[in-house]
Amino acid sequence: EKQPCMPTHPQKPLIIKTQVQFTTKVRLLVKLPEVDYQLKVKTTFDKDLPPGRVNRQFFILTNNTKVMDVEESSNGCLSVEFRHLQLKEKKYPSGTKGNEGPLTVTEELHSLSFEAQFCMQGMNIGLATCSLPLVVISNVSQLPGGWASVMWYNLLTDEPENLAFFSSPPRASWSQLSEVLSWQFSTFAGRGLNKEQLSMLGEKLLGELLCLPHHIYWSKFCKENIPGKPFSFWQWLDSILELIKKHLLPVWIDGYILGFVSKETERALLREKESGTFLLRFSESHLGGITFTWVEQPENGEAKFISVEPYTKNRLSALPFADIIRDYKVIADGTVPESPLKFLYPDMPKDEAFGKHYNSQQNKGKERLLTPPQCSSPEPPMSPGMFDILNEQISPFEIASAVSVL
Amino acid sequence: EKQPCMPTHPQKPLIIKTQVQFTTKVRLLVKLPEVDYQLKVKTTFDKDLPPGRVNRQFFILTNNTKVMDVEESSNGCLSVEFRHLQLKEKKYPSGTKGNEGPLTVTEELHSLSFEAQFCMQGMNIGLATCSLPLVVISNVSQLPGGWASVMWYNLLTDEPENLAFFSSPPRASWSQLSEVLSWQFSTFAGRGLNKEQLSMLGEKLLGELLCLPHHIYWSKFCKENIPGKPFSFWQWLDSILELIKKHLLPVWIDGYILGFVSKETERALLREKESGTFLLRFSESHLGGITFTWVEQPENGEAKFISVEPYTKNRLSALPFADIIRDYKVIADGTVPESPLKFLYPDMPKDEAFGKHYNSQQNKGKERLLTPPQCSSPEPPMSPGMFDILNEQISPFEIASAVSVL
DNA sequence: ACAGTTTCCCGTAAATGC
DNA sequence: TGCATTTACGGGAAACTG
Repeated sequence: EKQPCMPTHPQKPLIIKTQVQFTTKVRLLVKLPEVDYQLKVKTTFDKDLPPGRVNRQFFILTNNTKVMDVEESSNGCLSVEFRHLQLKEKKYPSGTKGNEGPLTVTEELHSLSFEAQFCMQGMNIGLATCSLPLVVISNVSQLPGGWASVMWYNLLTDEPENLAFFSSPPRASWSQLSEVLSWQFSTFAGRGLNKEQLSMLGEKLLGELLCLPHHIYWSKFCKENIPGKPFSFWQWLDSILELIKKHLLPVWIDGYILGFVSKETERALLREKESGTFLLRFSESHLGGITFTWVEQPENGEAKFISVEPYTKNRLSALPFADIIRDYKVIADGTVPESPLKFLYPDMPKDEAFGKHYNSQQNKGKERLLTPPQCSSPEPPMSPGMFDILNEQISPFEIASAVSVL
Repeated sequence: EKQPCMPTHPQKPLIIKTQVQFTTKVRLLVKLPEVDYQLKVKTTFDKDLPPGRVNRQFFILTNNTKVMDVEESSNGCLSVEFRHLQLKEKKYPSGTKGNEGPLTVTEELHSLSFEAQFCMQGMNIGLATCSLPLVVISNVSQLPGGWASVMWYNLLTDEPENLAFFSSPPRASWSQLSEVLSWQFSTFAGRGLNKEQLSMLGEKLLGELLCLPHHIYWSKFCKENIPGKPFSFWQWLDSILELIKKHLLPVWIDGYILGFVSKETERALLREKESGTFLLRFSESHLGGITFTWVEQPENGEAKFISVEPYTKNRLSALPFADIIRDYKVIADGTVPESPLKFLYPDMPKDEAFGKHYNSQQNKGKERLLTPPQCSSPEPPMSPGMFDILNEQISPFEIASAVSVL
């Protein structure tokens, strides 16, 4: 099994991919008087569906019944962990499917139910509970959309099981949403977002900051494309998160990537700075790209700002970003090449900022400090209090960590 | 379905991967008198196994019976094409498996049988035939090994079904083998190998060319590692073939990659050449790498030979090879950077050789000639006459193109 | 025709088996 | 324990389907 920290693909609970194994665990919170027989738990997918017909329905391919056992750790209560569960879609003759409005697959919520029955003092007692709403996807390309749904749901409702949530999704206030966004970066990339970065994101979502309080529509966040771009806000932001995770982690953690800066702000920041001052920002026109801009102050005349084409995962997997910064040179015909990058904004000498992340050969020699990708928190990636509801469930079961990828 | 030319993974018939769909087709060569009922063909995997027990045994997961039909093209004979077939291993209690010597999975040969029965003038007539030996793999990483087996088998025997072939595989003469190797390049990369390239490969396989006739052992070709290297001859050669297919196709087709040159020969070739003369060769120490070496002729003193670290698919997928050659510059501190690459051996100006393949921006502008990867032959990749036996089968069936990937 | 969704399957990594 | 082989599944692209 995978170690919980830094999996190849993110630890995003409540999202299940068909045909891929997942795990879930239920714990019995009440202590039963000694029972000398085994307590069988059965888990069923999409058991209780909302009155109207749902678009898709799934079932568990593999064995779905297991006996509860005393948990080793903790205070010896009963629990059971299902492993190697797999989901497959139920096929209905076409036309049977309801078309509940224009819901996308990642807005369609599902649930995993648990049931057990036992007999105590002549009485048949049944226990039942179910998971938080789940999103079912068929390809990782749907993961960002699914995760957006999980975030929105947990941010905006305390209901444990409102599967119709996305029929009329509530708006989020910018103060709520910005906190969650920062938490995404903090959990997945080891460093959250500061006020300036968040304000750039807020402007991107809200246009000019005019009316208060600021409300963000679900569709603005995730479904509609950013005006003039072929992707939505969350698609764009998530692509940056992925880029950081794979290629920029140490530099991001050190806080050397301003990242979220509009072109106007960028110029304002650099205008008065010394020649060769540069900053790093994420591309707004391409998914998952990072670029740098430096300022040149001619003897007399206006400051010039020069940027490079954004680096994407393809180029970064051939050469680490810190090395790119170290080695970047401007080559004009017949001149000695020179790095135009001298000071990381506001005024830190380049090598001081990035020196410890230089990797490959060249000048700096074989130091190879190879900092392993860090993982600041072994907890599931939830915003603070996001999943508190779990602990407030009145059900006799607790669904530990809900559903996670094996 | 895939187009037959340039699939993501090669068109390598007779190799089947478990859990992946494949296709096969049988044709009835004799013309039957009018029959007014349907002729059913059943296909079975691993039906007739050699007397001793085989290591692994597979079966067809999907539907394996189909009715023959009049073929549209050709002279109207009966044929049937099975699609979406899938293989799965039969599980036997452990210990049941025979251990027939140290055969690897890719040396284990299997077969696909076809059967049909019909009744003519009161007589029950059964027809049966089977495919050429097949290799079953479970991961593409076994594809090179499997393909080596297919080549060796078809090169060295005319028996239609000797499943025990690799129990004592015959040796190949160098003249046979070199022809096949050249054909591999010609079929998969659009250009075969010339005499010089082949002779370098021959020396690599045979050591110093001493005794005649030269015989190559199967294990030397494919199983044993090259002395001092962690890979076999064929692993190495195949990794180069893959590199060409993915990243060097146009340059290879133009013949600008000498490629197979020993370091000694390389020096001999470059020694008398003008400063800046360079040639391209494949790495002998790493799998799937290409490098260039140029000569510098100091005012007085010996010729100097300088090579770069081999480029592998990782680096080449970030920047095309032709662009690397165009842009490569030597940067010594405080000097104007200059490309040390002037003339492609023997004396062709660099831009004349590679100009049309330059891709990305820079000097040459937006020409973007984007030559699509060519595919010189739509035929299955067989050496000349390699599969003639197919047409000589005495069986009333013909197995058209044997087994191919869907 | 087309966009949303699923399937296909390579290629890497990890797990498993022997 | 180490090596050979299989399984897992991310990711890109093709196929499917209303």
